[in-house]
Amino acid sequence: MTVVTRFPPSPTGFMHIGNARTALFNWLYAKNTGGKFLVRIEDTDRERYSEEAVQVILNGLEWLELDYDNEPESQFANRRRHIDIANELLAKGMAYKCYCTPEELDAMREKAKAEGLPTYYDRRWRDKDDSDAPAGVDPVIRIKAPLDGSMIVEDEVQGKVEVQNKQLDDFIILRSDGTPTYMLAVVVDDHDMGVTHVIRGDDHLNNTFRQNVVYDAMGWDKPTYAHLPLIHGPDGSKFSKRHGAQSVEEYREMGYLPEAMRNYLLRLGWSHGDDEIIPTDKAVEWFNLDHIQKSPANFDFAKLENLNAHYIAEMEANALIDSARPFFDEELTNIASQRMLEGIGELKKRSKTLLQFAEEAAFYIKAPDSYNEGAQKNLDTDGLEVLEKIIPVLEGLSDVTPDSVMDACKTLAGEIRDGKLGKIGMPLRAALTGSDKSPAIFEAAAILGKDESIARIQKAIQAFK
RNA sequence: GUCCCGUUCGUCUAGGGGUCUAGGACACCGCCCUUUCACGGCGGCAACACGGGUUCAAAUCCCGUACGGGACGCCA
Repeated sequence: MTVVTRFPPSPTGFMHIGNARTALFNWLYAKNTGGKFLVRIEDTDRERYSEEAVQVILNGLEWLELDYDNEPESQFANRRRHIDIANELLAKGMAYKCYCTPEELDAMREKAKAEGLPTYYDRRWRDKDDSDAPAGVDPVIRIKAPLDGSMIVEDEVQGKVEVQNKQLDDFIILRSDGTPTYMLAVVVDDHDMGVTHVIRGDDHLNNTFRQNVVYDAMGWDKPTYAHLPLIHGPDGSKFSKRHGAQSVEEYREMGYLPEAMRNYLLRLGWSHGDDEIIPTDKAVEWFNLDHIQKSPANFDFAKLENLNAHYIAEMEANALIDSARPFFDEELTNIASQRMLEGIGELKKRSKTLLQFAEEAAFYIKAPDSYNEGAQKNLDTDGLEVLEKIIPVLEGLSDVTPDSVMDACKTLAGEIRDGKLGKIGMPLRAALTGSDKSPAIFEAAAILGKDESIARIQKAIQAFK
């Protein structure tokens, strides 16, 4: 049997990080088993629907590089089929029309609450005849859930879960306006799409029992279920806006790599022994449903950052510079990217995100037009004196390499600063980069070249003398 | 309120009755390296929620308590 998994997002306008992980797990499971990964947009709520919202989700999947094996299906487009099933159930006597008004329902809800009942609907129309129908009321269709006994779900993550049937109500499968509800639509679509494994958030665990009522009524085979615990914020409470970035879009904008994202999300709730760095090919090879944690995981930005730094360091130089392109304030010139390429080793070590990479590399694009506080301190009279003396030293260099620049500066340090290289390096750093923190400065000077370096030194002298 | 699920270092986790004085990773702290900030190397701190069982033996099995989370829509 070929495994078929699916990712069924509702178009809310953004892709939650938790949804991204669910998508990843489904994708991995499909890849691991040589199965298919399908996407279905749960767009039956027409009031909230928008084309852009769908696109956001698809873009999220694309960015995460989770490819799917179908044209994304629209649940709304399948509504005729859902309605047919509802009518079939009605004809078979496994569902019935309920003519309750919203007011009646409210009253039942109040009553049930007061009595501490598990469900509110009292099934008053379950056995009534259609001829009792009040005029002018459009009925909903409710499914007949079992009245007693219990139901067991063998969940791949949660294990055996049993629920008493009296906890279940005769839920609505077709609304009074004739549209199908989610509870019906998922089941019909999953069945029609041949979904074999439903891997989703455990906020759906309770729904599983309701959905199984539909499977049973239709006599369909149920899929294998795996309910993943939810992702919480760093403080252990539900991941919300105040915890920071919630959507994959935001992580992309902060300069995280899709590969790092995948690795992080995978390890959040799943493990493979002591392995931490799990590139995608390994993830596909190793992934299974056996090592999923049952308790919710707290999101940890520091660990994500650490993983991101790792994948940045591993990235091929040209690809890295190209990925960082959107993060530069300035247009990335050829000469600038050439310089970055030369200095890539230093740049990589210093960047946890693409955004940071762009900041670290910015001085390769153009001379500083401002100097930070630390830089200013190094451009005092002592510093300026050093700069004045560096110019002829640089000019005298026939071969400008990191080593030759450093050797020359060492010599200069011996002559005027008791051999303290820092006294030479720091003012140079300030002049070249506008900061007191930067990649190795003698290498940077060599990469910038003799003319550019001297020009920047002169500029700094002008600015501070 | 009813039902369902969970609980190992600050965080993600390893662990399937003895090999656990509980391992790894991130974070944190210290030392080394060093022209800055980083990188790196080495070392350190730090956990089985609590209470009862079962057993020769329990982080591992059972029960209860506490605390967290989830579900109870003509939303998905």
